[in-house]
Amino acid sequence: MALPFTLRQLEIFDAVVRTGSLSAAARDLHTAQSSVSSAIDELEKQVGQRLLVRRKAQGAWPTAAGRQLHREAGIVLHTAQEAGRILQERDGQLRGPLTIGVYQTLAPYVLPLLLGDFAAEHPLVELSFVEVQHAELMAGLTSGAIDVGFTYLHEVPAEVDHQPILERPPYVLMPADHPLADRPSVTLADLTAEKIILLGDAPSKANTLRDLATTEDDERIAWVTSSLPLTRALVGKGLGVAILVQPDASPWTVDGHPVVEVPLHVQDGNVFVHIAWLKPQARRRPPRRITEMVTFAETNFSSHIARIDEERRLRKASDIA
Amino acid sequence: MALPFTLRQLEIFDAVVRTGSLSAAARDLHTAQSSVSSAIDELEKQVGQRLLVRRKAQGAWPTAAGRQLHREAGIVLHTAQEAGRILQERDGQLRGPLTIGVYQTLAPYVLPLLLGDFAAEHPLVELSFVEVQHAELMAGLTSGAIDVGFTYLHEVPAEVDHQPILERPPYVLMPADHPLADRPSVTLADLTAEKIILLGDAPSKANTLRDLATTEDDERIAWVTSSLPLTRALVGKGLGVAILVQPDASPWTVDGHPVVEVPLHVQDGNVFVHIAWLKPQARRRPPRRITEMVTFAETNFSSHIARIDEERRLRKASDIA
DNA sequence: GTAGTTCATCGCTATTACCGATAAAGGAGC
DNA sequence: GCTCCTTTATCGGTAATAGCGATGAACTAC
Repeated sequence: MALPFTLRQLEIFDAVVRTGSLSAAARDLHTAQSSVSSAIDELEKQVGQRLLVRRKAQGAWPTAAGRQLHREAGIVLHTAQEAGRILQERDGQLRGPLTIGVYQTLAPYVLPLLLGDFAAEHPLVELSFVEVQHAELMAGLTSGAIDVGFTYLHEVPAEVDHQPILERPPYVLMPADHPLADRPSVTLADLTAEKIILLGDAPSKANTLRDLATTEDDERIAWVTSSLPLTRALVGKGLGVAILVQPDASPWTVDGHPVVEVPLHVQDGNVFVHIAWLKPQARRRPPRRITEMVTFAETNFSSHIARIDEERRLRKASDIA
Repeated sequence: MALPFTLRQLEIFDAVVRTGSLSAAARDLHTAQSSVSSAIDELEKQVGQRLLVRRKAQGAWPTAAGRQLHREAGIVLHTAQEAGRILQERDGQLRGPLTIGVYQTLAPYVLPLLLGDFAAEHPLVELSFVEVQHAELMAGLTSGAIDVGFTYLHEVPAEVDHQPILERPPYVLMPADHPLADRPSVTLADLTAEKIILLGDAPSKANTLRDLATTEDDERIAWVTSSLPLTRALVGKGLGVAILVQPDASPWTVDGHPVVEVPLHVQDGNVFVHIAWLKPQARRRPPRRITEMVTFAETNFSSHIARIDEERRLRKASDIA
């Protein structure tokens, strides 16, 4: 029943394992090296096991028992910190770290909103983000390395919860002087003679091929790209058309050619952007800053994207005028 | 970053909330009441909030903030204790509490094995058990109140893992002097004229009705019972036959009538006993004593049941001799 | 060898945890 | 009102602990 260590000891032990030496841990914790040394002595005495191999001039590294304790200590410290935060949050201010994982091509649409408006609303939440592939995102969520993720919906493991926050219709991007550019919309039949620029990233590629009801072998596919600006640039140059869902506020490519987005009518062609987070687990619900970000995204993301659409519409109008 | 409390403070705070008074907590922790008082003072000072309403002669109860901290504190203490245990377990001896949830009618087949043989192998594991309905079991597993469960397979929520540990063929229990008693096996067709004693507990009832390809309205059903001994007694008295899967080592009913088990041949009639436990979660795998019990049950349960079958076979043989 | 690490140890101080004893507050019963 | 009981609060004192700075010892790299 008696607990064989104090939180402070775990904190110090964790710092030593992280930094690889007692001295570095002392610097990290803004404390004296001698305190670290004696704290480790005391911890090893209390648990009755050697936890660290300490070598002068070489630092320190954990024994097998030490590695085991380090894993557990991380969990204990994490929950303790979370408990402390929850008490502080009673003033209404959310706080604590929150890591966003975002699918690469989605990042420029998602992050400005979150790092700007969400952060302004919750200034004490320490935001960070990583750009990831879908599989990394799911792995990060389940391991706890990522708190909330944004991606197109693919396979999602059972322990991850998700919500659609945006439904996007596909469109055909073509040069402004293309014969189809004035049409209010096009169908698959209109594209049989067109060269295709394929944005080759995993979900985009899958979506495009599904919309075209074809495969990668299709001889219409002129080029395969892996970024939106390049895709748009190739289209602007007249090398083909692209099937996309990503909004873009500009009617020009980055290298200055005018392009036009014409809606593509196709069965079940809409694509869903989802927000994903770790399901509540036994005795552990997600911190409030996570659920808060989920509802924030649910309520704001779609209008945020609508604004981008509107910006493009205005630019196009002014272009014509 | 600085942790606003010590493990000891959380331990004391938890005891106060659990017991409802500082004095009772002091007794519970084998410490002085004054220590408890000052520990709470210090804790409240450090987190900057009143956590307890303390009234002389009335004990103490948590404020809203206190209730919140108590929930979190429970988790922190739980993980800390688990961490301590893992270090101790490096001597090879598993230890710590383990609560078994077992479906009622399964209990006499499961618990003797676990409380006897498993406990003997792991003397430092503190076993306890509860007899539950299927739904309670699933709720207990997901909340963490139950560590491993034994039940017939029904609906299982996504966060619960399970494994079949026993497959049982159904049999017809009939009085020893029944005309069918000498048959090596019977089929549904043989039972069209028989009165049925229905063991009415949820999974048993469902199994029996499925085997008979009928419903509760079937007019062959003479009596509905809710325990195995009673079911056997009514069969022994000649009031009907029963379709069962539960093994019983005795060829007699508790009130002394001889009964016979005759295998029932029916498509997909076998019933599965499952062991269930909470799936590994982010940053948290189940303690080793739990996985150990799972493998113990997987390897031993079916032979344990086979022994019961064998006992009955021997008794029957000696009866004839 | 020398310089630069790193961990270990010592003496010291301030803080903390804890104890026992006693006081103070409030409820229950008369 | 009064007494009895339970509860929390407070006080003085002691032992344990955390932390510091300074110094020494071990080892690497050059």
